[in-house]
Amino acid sequence: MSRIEDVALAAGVSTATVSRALRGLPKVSAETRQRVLDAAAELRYIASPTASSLASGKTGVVAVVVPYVTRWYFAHLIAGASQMLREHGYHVLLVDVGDEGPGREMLLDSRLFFKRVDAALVLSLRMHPQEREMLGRLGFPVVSVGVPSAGWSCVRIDDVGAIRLATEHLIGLGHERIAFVGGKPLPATDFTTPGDRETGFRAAMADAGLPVRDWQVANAAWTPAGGLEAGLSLLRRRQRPTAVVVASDEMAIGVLSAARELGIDVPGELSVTGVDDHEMAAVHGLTTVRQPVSEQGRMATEVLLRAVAGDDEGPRLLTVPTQLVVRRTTAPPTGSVDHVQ
Amino acid sequence: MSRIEDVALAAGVSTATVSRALRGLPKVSAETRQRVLDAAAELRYIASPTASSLASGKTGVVAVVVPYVTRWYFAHLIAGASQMLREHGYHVLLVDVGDEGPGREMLLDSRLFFKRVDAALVLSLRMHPQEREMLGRLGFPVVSVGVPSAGWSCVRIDDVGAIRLATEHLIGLGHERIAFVGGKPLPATDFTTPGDRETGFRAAMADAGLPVRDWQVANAAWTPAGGLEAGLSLLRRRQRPTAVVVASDEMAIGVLSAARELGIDVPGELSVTGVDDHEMAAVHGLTTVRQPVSEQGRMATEVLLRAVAGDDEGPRLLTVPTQLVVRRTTAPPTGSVDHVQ
DNA sequence: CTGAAAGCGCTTACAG
DNA sequence: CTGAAAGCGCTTACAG
Repeated sequence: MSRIEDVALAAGVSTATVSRALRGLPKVSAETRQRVLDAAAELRYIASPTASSLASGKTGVVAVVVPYVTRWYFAHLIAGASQMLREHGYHVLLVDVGDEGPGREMLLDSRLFFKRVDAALVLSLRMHPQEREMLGRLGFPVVSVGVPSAGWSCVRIDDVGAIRLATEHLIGLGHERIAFVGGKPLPATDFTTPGDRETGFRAAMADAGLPVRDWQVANAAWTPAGGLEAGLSLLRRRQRPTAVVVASDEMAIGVLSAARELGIDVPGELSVTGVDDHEMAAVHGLTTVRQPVSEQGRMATEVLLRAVAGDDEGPRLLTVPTQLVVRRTTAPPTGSVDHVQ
Repeated sequence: MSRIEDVALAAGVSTATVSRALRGLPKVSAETRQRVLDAAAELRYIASPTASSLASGKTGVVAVVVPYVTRWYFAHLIAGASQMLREHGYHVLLVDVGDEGPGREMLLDSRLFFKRVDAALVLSLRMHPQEREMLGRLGFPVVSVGVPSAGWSCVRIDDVGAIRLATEHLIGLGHERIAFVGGKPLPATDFTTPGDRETGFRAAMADAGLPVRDWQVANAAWTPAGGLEAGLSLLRRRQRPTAVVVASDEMAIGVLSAARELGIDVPGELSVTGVDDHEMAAVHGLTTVRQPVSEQGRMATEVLLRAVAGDDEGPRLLTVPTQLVVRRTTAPPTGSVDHVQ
């Protein structure tokens, strides 16, 4: 391949001028710039990114750090972020730390990042305090999604409010014996979401003056199978709930399967809600609370790129709105009188 | 941060020796190596990757090129590949080309790769001939998954055989009026899979002497919603099929929803099969043909890394086996006599 | 507006 | 086994 010197020779200028002309820097005459552009095109010149990084200290790469890539939420965050990064000419270094269980060691090593990226996006990842400190010491901008972290901007939804929306919808329909299926968090992910969603449920119930007994709150693995299991045990009770608020669509679909397995009609005998608006939700007619996920990835990237550009606005906490999507898994409880709000 | 010279000074050796010692090269005395290691640890030295790449020509980065990151198949391929790459000390440059529609322009630009990666993994991506040629000219190893491409190794399943497994299972149960829901391929992805799966269906039917009329083969968007739509129109026919072979689990779940919506009992009145063994399949009791996806990502990575290491074994075509998983959506057709194979 | 030259921080023949 | 020195291919003050 041709080097910058070949282009300089061909255009009859110095390598410094080639460098300036090609990067669109000012203070190059239009005529010279054109000569350089022509020569570069002719020679199919591409600047060596490792050489320019070494010289400039900029890499044009952003790290996207995730605990999982296969889960719906993370895949959509990655998609949103990588799309936006690409539009801005950045490359994506995918750091898939994987799930090493609760007693995991330091997964983030500074040599994953050192002089390799200009910034990092941390997607709903639980970090050790040392990992956080290590990332901070690296000296580049960091923005997180899902988990606020001191000193960094964060984009997320209001988890408490999202579940409130679903719970209030059911209360509005006249339900009183409402159960909640929440999650044990996945290892290595944000641990505030499951707790916040339970909090939202309890708060909405309390506001409506409805009691919440222990049996009404179930914990499941954050998967369809987890929802199925929790659903079965909840729905096999003698006095089963008339509605179940589930903390994610994937778990909610598990609860729907449990109802089907037990011959319980939805929404005739049972109402179910989820959170996310997963593509499977529509097909199941699931009433849910939609959160814009790839959008959150894009927003976090925008904030990050502004920080990279030096427009530092200080750490910000951006909460994106969620929205109740009523479909066919919710209805007034059986035998209920029309309920006027 | 400290540079290699600082380490050299501290250890009382030359930078060349530091470089050799730290990379575990031979011809360094044990004693010298230890002195260097100690000094490097003391100074928390990390070699600048851009500097070593410039000097050595190796980047330690592998490009993972995908058309989508949010779809099940791709997310699992990425997970398998990134995990294996990480284990081998490689970094992952995620190139998410996105869906630009059928008339898409060149999405792969050589400046995405030039001097930036040591190799590339191309995951089930339809490429323009020029893109293929461009990748070839870059001169590093390439391995693909899903779509064989002249000159490169490829890892995939036998799509024809996978659908045969499902179809023969249904034929073995006594079904004769079997429909097939296949896919319009997603833009920018492998276009052989949908066709191959239809071929497998037709071949199994032909082998059993069963006719396939036009109405028995439906094309749908490769999504749950697509399966729902195709399922509705298929199951609303006066003479509806007793079984449906669906080309993917996500579409099959859509077909199950269609049956539920029309009040058709599965498997009493209708059998349904999928392909993949998506995590949603188990929860729906879906009989399916399992393909190991992250495994394919890992295998492709292994082949790629051997090529990077110079152990070139020439282009190979690796076909990984699939497996029928019988669950609760398949049964003999209504009114059928016990069928002896 | 343009160029000469130093410098980014490593690796790698080459010589000993 | 070890070192001096060239070289990887750019960018960036600095000078003009």
